[in-house]
Parts: sequence; C-alpha cells; structure tokens
Amino acid sequence: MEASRPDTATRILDVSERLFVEHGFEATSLRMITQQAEVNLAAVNYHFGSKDALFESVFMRRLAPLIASCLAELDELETREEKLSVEGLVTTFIRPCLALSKDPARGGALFVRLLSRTLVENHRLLRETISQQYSVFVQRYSRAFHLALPELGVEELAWRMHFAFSVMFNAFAGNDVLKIFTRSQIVSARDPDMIVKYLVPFVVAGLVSPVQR
Amino acid sequence: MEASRPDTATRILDVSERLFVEHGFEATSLRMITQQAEVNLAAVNYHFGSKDALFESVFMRRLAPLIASCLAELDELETREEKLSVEGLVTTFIRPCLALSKDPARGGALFVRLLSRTLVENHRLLRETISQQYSVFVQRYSRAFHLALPELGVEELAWRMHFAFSVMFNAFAGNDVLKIFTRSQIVSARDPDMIVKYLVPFVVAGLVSPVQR
DNA sequence: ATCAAATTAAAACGTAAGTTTGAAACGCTT
DNA sequence: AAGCGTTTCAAACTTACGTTTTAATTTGAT
Repeated sequence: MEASRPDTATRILDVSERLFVEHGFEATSLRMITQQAEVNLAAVNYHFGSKDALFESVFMRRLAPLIASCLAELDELETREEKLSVEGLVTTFIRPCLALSKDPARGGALFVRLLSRTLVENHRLLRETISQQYSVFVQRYSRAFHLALPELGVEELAWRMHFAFSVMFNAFAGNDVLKIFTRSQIVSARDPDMIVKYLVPFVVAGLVSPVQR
Repeated sequence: MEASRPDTATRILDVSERLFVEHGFEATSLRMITQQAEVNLAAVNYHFGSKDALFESVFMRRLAPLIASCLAELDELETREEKLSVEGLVTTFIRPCLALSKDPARGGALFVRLLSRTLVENHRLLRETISQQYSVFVQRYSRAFHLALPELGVEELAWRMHFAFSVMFNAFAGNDVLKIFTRSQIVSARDPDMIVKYLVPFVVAGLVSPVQR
C-alpha cells in the first residue's frame, strides 16, 4: 500500500534537489536537508563526502539522462529530416525538458529550475566538472544549428543560440521571474504544454529572423 | 588629480554591488565587503542596519533610476508614435539598460547582472518590497504591448512578454550562462552594442510572430 | 549463529557568519 | 577651545555552519 521508504542516499538527493531550487545552494544547510529527509546529519558526509559533492550528485542524476535524451532526439531528427528544420531542432531540446517537467518521479519541474538557477549562479561545479564533460552536447547543437541556418555567420548564430537557450531555460525554470512584469496569474499557472505551445514559435521566430547586416 | 575617496556608505555600496554579482548574496560575507571597501566591519550595520537592508540599498540605488528611464522613454515614444511599434517598445527597455551597462559610474554592467541574478534567485526582498513598488512599470508595459499587439489574447501576450523580458535580462546579465552551449569566445566578449544589434531583432521577431491558434 | 563490513546515530569540533558593544576619533558649531 | 552629535574602530558575542569522531546498530555472507 504505502510506497517503501527510499534509502538514505536517495532521500537526501530528493530533498536536496527541492531545497537547492527553493533557496539556492549556499542558503540551504545540511541541517535543513537532513531534517526534512529524516536522516542523520552525518549521513550526507558519509554518503557523498561533502556538501559540494552532494550538489554535484543532485545535479548529475538528472542532467546526464536529460542530455542523453536530447542527443537521442537529435539523432532521430537527423535521420528523419534531410535538411534540418529549426523547429525540429528546437523541439529536440524542448521535448526532453518537457518530459522531465511532467515526470514527478524524476524530480518533475524541479530539476529544470535547478539547472536554470545554477547556470546564472555560475557555480564552480558547473564551470569545472560539468561543462567539459558535456562539450559533446554543445558541439552537436552548434553543428546542427549551423546546418539549419547556413546563412548566418558564426557570430550571429552564436548570439541567437545564446538567446534561444536562455529563453527556453527561463521558460521551464518557471521562476516566477517575470510575474513581476507580467503580473497575470496566467504565467504563473504553469502548464508545461502551454509553455511549449507559445515557447516554440517564439524561439523559432527569433532564430529564423532575417540576417542582420 | 586622484578621485577623492567616496564616503563610507558609498564605498560599501560599490563593493557590495560587485561582490553580490560575483558570488551571490548568501556567499558574500560582510567581512569580504568591508575588507575590500577598506572600512570597518561594523560600518555596514551602522549605515544600513543589516545585511538584508544593505542588499535592498544596493538594489534600489540602481533600479529606481533605471525604471524611471524606461518610463521616460515610454512617454517619449507614446508622443512620437501614433501606433506603438513593437521595436520601439523593446527599445524603450533596452536603451536604458544599455546606457547603464556602459556607464561605469553607475555600476556599469554590474547592476543589470545583479538584477537578472536576483530575479532567478527569487529573493524575498524582490518579492516583497520591490515588486509592489514597481507595479506601475508592469502596468505601463502591459498596456503598451497590448496596444502594439492588439491581435494577441491576454494569455499569449503574457507569455510573449515573459519570454521577451527573460531574453533581454539574460542578454545583459551576460552571465556566461550559455557559454556552455555556444562555447565561442564571441559571446563572452560582450560588447553591449553588439548585444543590441542581435538582441532587438530576435526579441521583436518572437513578439510579432503569427498568432497561435 | 557469527563475524566483518556497511550504515546510522549522537555529540562535539573548529570556523566563520551577522550583529552588538563601548570607547576613541572626528567634524562642526558656538 | 569646548562641547556635542556623528562616525569609526577593535573586540567580543551569539549562532549556525560543514565536518569529524567514536560508538552503536544493522546488514549480509559464511
């Protein structure tokens, strides 16, 4: 009847994921984590070694599969479309994010928010460990977008990718970031499918807009 | 010859602004601040009352003038253009940000980064104090965009504004957020004018794209 | 059932945080 | 020069942090 209680390490990961999103890395103490996870304080250092290492574990548990999903979608698209479409490309990124957002078992929308948050916080862990490891991801998308938008120079393409990914991350992050600006409850009622309905056209329009002289 | 040393409170504000951007609010200690500002540790609490209050001071020193500039540009645009153009509207926001970014005397690009960072960190101070205070800003832009894009429903308009502002903030924030994705040194070499050259068309294209059914 | 390894538990450690205190130094008016 | 409010300073206070330690307990293979 009742779901069996996950093991200590998993409980710590789950609670940490939520708290890191809510309060940020620095503002989340191990005591908050272990208390809410109902485990002993020392368990974090026993299972993960340090708070830093815990963060990395929280992060990698979700990021690795997410990136793998994106690359799989990308593979599939490249066999399906002769000439890569921008919308198709955008979708290879958005669909895995959306799937993750809708799957509570994998942290639901939490991790995407954590990812977004971590990106702007410019964490050392993200700069060092992770960014190297996933240069594959970068290269694949850079090449794909170059093929889909051959008329753009490298500089303009880099900017547009920068803009596009920052919109997408923020959209899924669904930080109430811009409720300040848009006030309406509409935006805060974040149905993931709604996001995509409006997000894809917006991003695609920006990406395919005429070349700047 | 040499610039006269600013008073204690100003020195604290200047250093705090930089450190809050670099390391975030929680990870910046008063001891780091007072050391770099070459003032006594107690000076922060004497002049500002608390670390929280210091943050609010740092924030409001720049935000109030920035918002005032945007609204002034908006006023000017409304007298100049019969039918508001989307590009004009976007520019009323971007131009003050750009001006701020290029003015070291007003914190240069630092504050815009702090603003962006604070938005995704979802600070209590931003949620409480500031968001109420600047509902004027929200309402003005909401109304203006509604006039410029009358064919959009309130829901779709809210989303597009959400997307648009999140791109713009991230662009100026110039966190190396997406260097991870775009890798090229181009994006990190952040000439503010370059940002605008590519940013405005991107955002406008997204905003004016065809209505979704 | 036994024993070694893995895990949990309680307590303490050392450090660094934000804040407070009370005296010294300063700036200004008289 | 004296007096007074403002500002600076060194030092201490309290609290909370991440981590370590040591012992108790559980687990799993023999």
